[in-house]
Amino acid sequence: MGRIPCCEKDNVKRGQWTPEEDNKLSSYIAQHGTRNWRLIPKNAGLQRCGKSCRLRWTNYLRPDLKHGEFTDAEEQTIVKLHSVVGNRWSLIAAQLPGRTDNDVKNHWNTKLKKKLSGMGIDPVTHKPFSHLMAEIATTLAPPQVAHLAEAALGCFKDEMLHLLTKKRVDPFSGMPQVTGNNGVGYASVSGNDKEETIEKIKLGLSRAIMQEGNGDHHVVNNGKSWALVGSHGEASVMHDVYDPMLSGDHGFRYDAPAYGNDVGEASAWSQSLCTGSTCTGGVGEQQAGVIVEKEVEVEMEEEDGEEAEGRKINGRKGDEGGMFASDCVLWDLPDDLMSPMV
DNA sequence: AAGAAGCTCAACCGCGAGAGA
DNA sequence: TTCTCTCGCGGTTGAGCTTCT
Repeated sequence: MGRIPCCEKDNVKRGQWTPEEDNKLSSYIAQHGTRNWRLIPKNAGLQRCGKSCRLRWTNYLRPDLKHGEFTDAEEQTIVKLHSVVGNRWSLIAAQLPGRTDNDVKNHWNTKLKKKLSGMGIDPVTHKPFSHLMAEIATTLAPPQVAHLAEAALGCFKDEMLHLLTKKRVDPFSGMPQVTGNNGVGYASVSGNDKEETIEKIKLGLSRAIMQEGNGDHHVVNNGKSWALVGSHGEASVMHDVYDPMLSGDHGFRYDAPAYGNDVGEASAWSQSLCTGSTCTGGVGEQQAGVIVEKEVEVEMEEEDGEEAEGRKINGRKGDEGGMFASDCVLWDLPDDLMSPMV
């Protein structure tokens, strides 16, 4: 015996809700509450499935919902929680008053995922792409590493090209192109430039893999030395990342949840402009966005003091960190949610 | 100016958990 | 203990809108 449908499909209206339907549902719920969703459409005079009514109410009609843009703080919360609990949207939404799981999920899928990818961070694991590559590369013989880079390029090329060609920045200088009318033009990447871009991506990826695979955690970015903190992705922190396309007028900064920065801390998600060469310069040299300044190491050392003590209290001292914020003390989450998951 | 491509978000679908008979 | 039913969740879809070519 199969599962019975939640309602008869025949007399049930589907698709967009009309204002009249919204009114009927809202006024019925205002009077009777949301006790039995199966009965609500019948009693409210709606030709809708109960499930559809519930969805409309919870995602749109509820009076306590926010409908505007997500704020930086909300985005930051989403990213941090996502790194801990994964795609458990209802859990994440519960931390954001007025937001629904659907809102959060849509925002993640349409905006945040791309932002993180654009910063060279894998939105699934919250690790820099090059760390992932490096982890794989450590299991390979050197000749295979080059093939890995090639394969990785196959995966990321389209997205990278997309970002580069649509970012409205010159992919190589990192500066917005100035045109006559509005001051900011669009980088047009010709066929040759595209090929050149691909070559740079290849080169950069190969270098990143080689260097990390060799345990060399310093990379050179346009003459500036960057330090990768740790070797297991525990510090997938980007500092001074600015991308005018991805973040609008704001610097978009990714602070790894593993650090447990307070939400209100000024550093996180705050405006942090940087020079073009540092941020959006040649992708090859940028190591696919893996940019962690040495100051991070200092922060980590300092953190060993008071804050580390705080972690001990939470019984999380000694966790290896990894990609998940096992030592994050920000969120009052149940223990089962704090365990690493992919 | 028009068609194509990309993007957003409301809505749908199927499944699993949990309550209650 | 088993079965039925409801609810809630996460993944997916597609209409409508915007941007690009």
